[in-house]
Amino acid sequence: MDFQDIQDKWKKRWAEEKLFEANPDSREKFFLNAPYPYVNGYLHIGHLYTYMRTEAFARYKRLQGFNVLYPQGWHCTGSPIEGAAMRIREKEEKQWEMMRKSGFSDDDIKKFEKPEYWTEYFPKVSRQDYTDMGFSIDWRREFITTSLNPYYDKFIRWQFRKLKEKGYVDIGSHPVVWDPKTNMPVGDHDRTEGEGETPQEFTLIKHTLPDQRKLLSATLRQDTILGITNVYAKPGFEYTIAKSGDEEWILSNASIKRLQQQGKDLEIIGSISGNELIGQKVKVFGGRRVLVLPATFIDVEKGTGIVHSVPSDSPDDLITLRELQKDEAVCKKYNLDFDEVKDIQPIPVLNTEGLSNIPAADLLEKYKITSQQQSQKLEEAKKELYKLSFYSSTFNDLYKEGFSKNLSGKKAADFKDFIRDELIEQGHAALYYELTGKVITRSLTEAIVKLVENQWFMKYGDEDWKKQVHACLDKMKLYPQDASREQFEYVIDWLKDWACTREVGLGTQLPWEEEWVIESLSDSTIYMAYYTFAHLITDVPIDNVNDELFDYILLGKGSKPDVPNIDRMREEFEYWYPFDVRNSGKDLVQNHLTFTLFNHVAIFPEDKWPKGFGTNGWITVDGEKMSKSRGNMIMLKEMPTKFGVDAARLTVLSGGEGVDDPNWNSDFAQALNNKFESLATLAAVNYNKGRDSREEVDAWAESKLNHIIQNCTTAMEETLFRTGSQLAFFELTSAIKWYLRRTNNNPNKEIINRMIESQLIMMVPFTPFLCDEVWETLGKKPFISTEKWPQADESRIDSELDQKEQVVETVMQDIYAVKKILKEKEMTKVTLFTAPEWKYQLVKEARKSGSRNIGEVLKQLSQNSEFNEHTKELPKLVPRILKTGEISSLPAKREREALDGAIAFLEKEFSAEIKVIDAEDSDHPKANNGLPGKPSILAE
RNA sequence: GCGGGGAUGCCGGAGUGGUCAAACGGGCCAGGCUUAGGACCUGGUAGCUUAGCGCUUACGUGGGUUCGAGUCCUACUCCCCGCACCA
Repeated sequence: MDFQDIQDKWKKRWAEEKLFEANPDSREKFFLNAPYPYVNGYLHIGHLYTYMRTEAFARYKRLQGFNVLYPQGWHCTGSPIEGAAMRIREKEEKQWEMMRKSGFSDDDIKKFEKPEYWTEYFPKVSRQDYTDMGFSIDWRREFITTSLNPYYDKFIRWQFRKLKEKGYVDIGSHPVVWDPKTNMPVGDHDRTEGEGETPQEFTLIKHTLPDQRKLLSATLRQDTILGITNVYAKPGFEYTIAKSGDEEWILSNASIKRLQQQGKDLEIIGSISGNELIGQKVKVFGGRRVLVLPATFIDVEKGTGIVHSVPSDSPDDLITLRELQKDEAVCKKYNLDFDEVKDIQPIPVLNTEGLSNIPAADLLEKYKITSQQQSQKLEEAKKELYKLSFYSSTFNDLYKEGFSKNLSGKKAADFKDFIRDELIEQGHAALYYELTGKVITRSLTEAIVKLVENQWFMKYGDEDWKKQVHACLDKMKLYPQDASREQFEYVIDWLKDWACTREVGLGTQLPWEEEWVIESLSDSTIYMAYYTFAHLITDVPIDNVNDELFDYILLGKGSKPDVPNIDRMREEFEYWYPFDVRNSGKDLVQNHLTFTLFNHVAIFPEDKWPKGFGTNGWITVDGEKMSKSRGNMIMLKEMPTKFGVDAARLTVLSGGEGVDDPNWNSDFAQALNNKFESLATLAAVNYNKGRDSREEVDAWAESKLNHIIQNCTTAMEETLFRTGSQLAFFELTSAIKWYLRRTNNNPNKEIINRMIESQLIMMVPFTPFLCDEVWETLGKKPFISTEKWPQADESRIDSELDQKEQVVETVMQDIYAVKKILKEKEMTKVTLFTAPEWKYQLVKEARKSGSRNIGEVLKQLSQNSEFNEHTKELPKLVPRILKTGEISSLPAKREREALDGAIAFLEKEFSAEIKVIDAEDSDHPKANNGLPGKPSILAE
């Protein structure tokens, strides 16, 4: 069997017959899809798993009789392609090296200088990959995103106008990590250093000097603002004075720069030494005047270089203050009144559960901190306190006044934002952002925080919207088996407003402000609807493609536009939508899949809301995490020659199921092709062979087959493809083999045919090429894809038959063991003991009680004098007996008779004497061994 | 840190209170069939031992519930995904 030939042959014939082109008809439809891949490289094994799940499900549903729509598009929206193209233009070594590694010549690479080339090249090769892998996609509906596709572009514009009309798009400002060189936001993947670092929002608090200039401190804990007892400045450090409006601010030069980058209008007008500030009194929020004290611990690279001190709720502040209050020399050095410093007392502001009203003091004691040098312990104490306050702290009576609301008794965490906003409004504070750590971009510049003004948002934080999304999720089916429901519920609640526009990148312009481009995740939320008419809309002159058209097709609104295909487009949408399943990796639950729900709920009526999502884990390759650096990425284009398509498909789906990470096992893939061959042989040799009469084992074979079909169907319905393939391939194969062995290769013709046919059909989702080929060899009419999934006849399933068959197998094994004894040990007398009488009695008793509660049964039985001496064995025996039921009557005499021939043969062959007797008839100690159904063997 | 999902033999993985030394595969070992085999068939693959039985340990770690725990409870350790404006 040449798998290469088979692949080519069927690929071609499927295409010729347009087997997977789906059109509306009278059948029930099933629409499934997967996120379009971003086309900045070749598809690899990671894609294969996610898409294979969709593909296998599509094939399964087709066999189930559904009219299946499975389309595929390509994602070009966003900045990675543009960024990569730019790096190629700039001859960046890393980028060129990557392209060379992908197998491009230097001349080829040059073509990738243009972003457009990426969107032509990779969709083309990716489509080839999919086709080679045997994917049953309707390619007429293929498309790319962005303005490069004017039809899709108009669709996205329609989508955004709709969202805006409904009030789901809003404008505001937003901090982002920014590369000042390329003038672009820097996502995690665009960094050479500082992954995971984000902008952190601080509140700048103003403290007024007697001369009205302001000292600015940066804080995360504006909720404790009424507890400020003093302010720290760093001795010897030169602060900068800058003009902000009509105020003069004193802070570090570095922080001024950052504020300017964040759009703050600041003009530097001078400088002032820290020593000059120390000893002055500043007016803090609330009107009190407090001292400026010296602190050498201040890191002037962070914050403003000025720190305000809340010793009640900050262990750092408290320990610093305490040490200073003991250090007369330092106070003298800075001309401070030592008594005044000693008089400073923490001001309680928060009530924290389980702690005193000076929580910082409790923490210092708990961690036994006596000096600011114990920085690690301080860090831990700070963290613990922060956590405690976040969950339980409430404001004390000080907070009755000072704000527009009485905050006394309220949870501090709930009103942090409120306080921040009021302080800013009243001119006591300003916003300030700082990165949580250093970030170096791929262009090797240090990133900054930029405050993007007039940023458009999707209002995913909207509570009413969330409610509707929850309602949508409640009705959805999640594959497999609800595995990700918890996560979805959580994400819906957690999601905040999402910036949906960008300054650069490929995509669609925001219809009402064309200087913005719609961000990539935001434009890919309802495009599954576009598949339903993607192949028809291209006949419409582009000028006639407008909002009225989309209103009509997608919402049935307005009068019918006079354009080609209009009725068909409307019909296709109505027929196919909503989609039934969308499958993706588990990483997209947190954004894309949930966005999809939000957008559908916003735009479509309830009967067009998504019906199902599937999610899966991340593939590992031979037990190792897949990564470029490990070099263990297997590209899709290598699959057909390296492993064979069917082997690759089956392997990737056998690796695991559920949200766990599946594993690609190369050895397994290699071993498969031989197995395929023997499957083909097994089918060809045994199809239409055998007898018409019925025998005892036939009932078993039928039961077994129906049982496998039943289980396999259940698994496939839940996208448990690993289980499904296991049953259809391995388990059914071994059942067929056993059946043939038991019938001496003379099976019932009807049954063996049904076994073979069922196996081939159930294997179609996994190995379509093999199946079509063997199907044809059997003289069947192509294509197997148009056949019907086997139906399990439940009336034929009888688990007792299976148990009996198992006993036959056991007895055969015993015979085998006997043979071995005779042959190797040259013994001549063999006795097979079946289980002793009391065990059978025990079965009867146990079953009589009819209880599934083993404890009860045990108690009853152990009271029975008959079983007293066997009490020790009871716990082991009883559950087994209760579960197996009928096994007490075995080994079946009938089955043993069937093996008499074998015994006779052995006796003759080895001149031996073989006896099968009941254990109770023997005094031999070994006769007591063995459970019902499993005789013990004695050889002499 | 927070949310979700995990941890089982040489390996991938079944198993959700009792037929469990662990399905089904892969790998490896032995035997058979063969000119030969990477093909196929049979058996083996925790430890001790046996012709067969049997016994002793085992399911991330430590406690607990139960006649009985991989399976339930509890604490801890480690791994994967996400934590945002990025595909």
